[in-house]
Amino acid sequence: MGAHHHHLHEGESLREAAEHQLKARGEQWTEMRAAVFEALAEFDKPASAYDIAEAVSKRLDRRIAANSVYRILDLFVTTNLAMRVESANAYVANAHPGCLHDCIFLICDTCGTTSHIDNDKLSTGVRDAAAAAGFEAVRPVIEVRGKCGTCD
Amino acid sequence: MGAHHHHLHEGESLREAAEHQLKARGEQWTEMRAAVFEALAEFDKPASAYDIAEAVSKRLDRRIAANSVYRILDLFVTTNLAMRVESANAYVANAHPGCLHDCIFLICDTCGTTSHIDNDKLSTGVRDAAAAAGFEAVRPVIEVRGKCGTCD
DNA sequence: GGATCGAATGAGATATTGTATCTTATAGGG
DNA sequence: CCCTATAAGATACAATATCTCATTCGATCC
Repeated sequence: MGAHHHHLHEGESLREAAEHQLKARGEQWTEMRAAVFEALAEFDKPASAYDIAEAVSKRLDRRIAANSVYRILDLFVTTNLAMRVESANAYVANAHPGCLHDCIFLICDTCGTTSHIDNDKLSTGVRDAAAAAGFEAVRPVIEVRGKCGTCD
Repeated sequence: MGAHHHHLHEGESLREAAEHQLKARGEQWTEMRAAVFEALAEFDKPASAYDIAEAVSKRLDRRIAANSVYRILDLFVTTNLAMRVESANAYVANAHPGCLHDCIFLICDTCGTTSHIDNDKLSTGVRDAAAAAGFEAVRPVIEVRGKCGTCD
C-alpha cells in the first residue's frame, strides 16, 4: 500500500482542483476541456478516447470528433490531470491532480475495473534498476493485469 | 541489472530453442511459425504485427495477412517465445524462451531501441503490492519509457 | 472600429492496430 | 485411406490514433 495519504477529491471539488491545476500551468480551462474532464471523471473504468468522445457528444448535444478528445487528453496527461493506462489504451482521471507520482494500476481482466496505488519504494526501485542499466527513466509504466477482490 | 545470468541464444540456436520450447508445449512448429519467429527475432526493435506481416510476406514471397500473424504472436506470447510491449503495441522475441520472468522493458523514446532486464525483487514487490491491495496479479506490465545510453 | 495574430477547436480523411468469421489446406491418428 | 483437429487464408470490419487544413474566438495593436 502507498504509505501516504491524499485528499481525494470527488465531484465538484475534483473538477475545481483540475481547473485550478490546469490554470496554474498557464493553460485555459475551456468548456470543451471541462466537458472532457467531467466525462472522464464519471467513468468508473478506464475510458477510451472514443468512449469519451461519445459521452461528451451527448453532454454537449453535438458531435465531437475523436481528434479533439485526443488533443485534450494529451494535455491532461502532460499536466497530470489524467493518466493513460497503456495496457488498456484508455484513460482515467487523476483523483489528486496536484500530486505527482509514478502510479501503479491494477486492472481487473474480468470486470475492467481499475484501481491505482502509489508505492514510491517500488517506483524508485524501477527507476534505479533502469539507471543501473544505463537508461534514463522518464516515465515508468507499471500496470498489473489480474483479478480484483470482488471478482474472486 | 538482473542478478542472474541466462544463456542468451542467438541466430540459429535461438530458433532451435524456440522450436524446442513450442514442441514441448505440444504445439506444432510450422513453416509459418518459423517464419514469424525468425522475422521477429531479426528486428532490433519491437515490431508491430503489421511490420512482421510485411517481413514474413517478403521472406515467403507471398502475402501474409495480419490476422495470421496475430494468431501466431498470441501463441508465442502464451508460450513465452515472445513478449508484448504494451506501451508500444509491439512484440519482441524472447531471447531465453525456456525461462519465465516478469520482465522489465526499457524503451528509448528517441531511437525506439528496447532492452529488457529481469529483477525478481522488483517484480515480486509489484505482485506483493497488488496482493496487499486485495488484487490477484496475473501479469505485471513493467515498462520504462525514457532515453537509452547511446541517445544521451 | 478594423487588422492581425495565436490558441483552441472542427471536419474529415487516413493510418494503424486488432478481431471475427468463414473457408480451405494439411498433418496425424484410427 | 478416411476422419478429425489444427493451421492458415481471405475478407470484412471494428477500434484506436494521427494528419492536414479550415474555422472560430479572444486578445492586442494600430
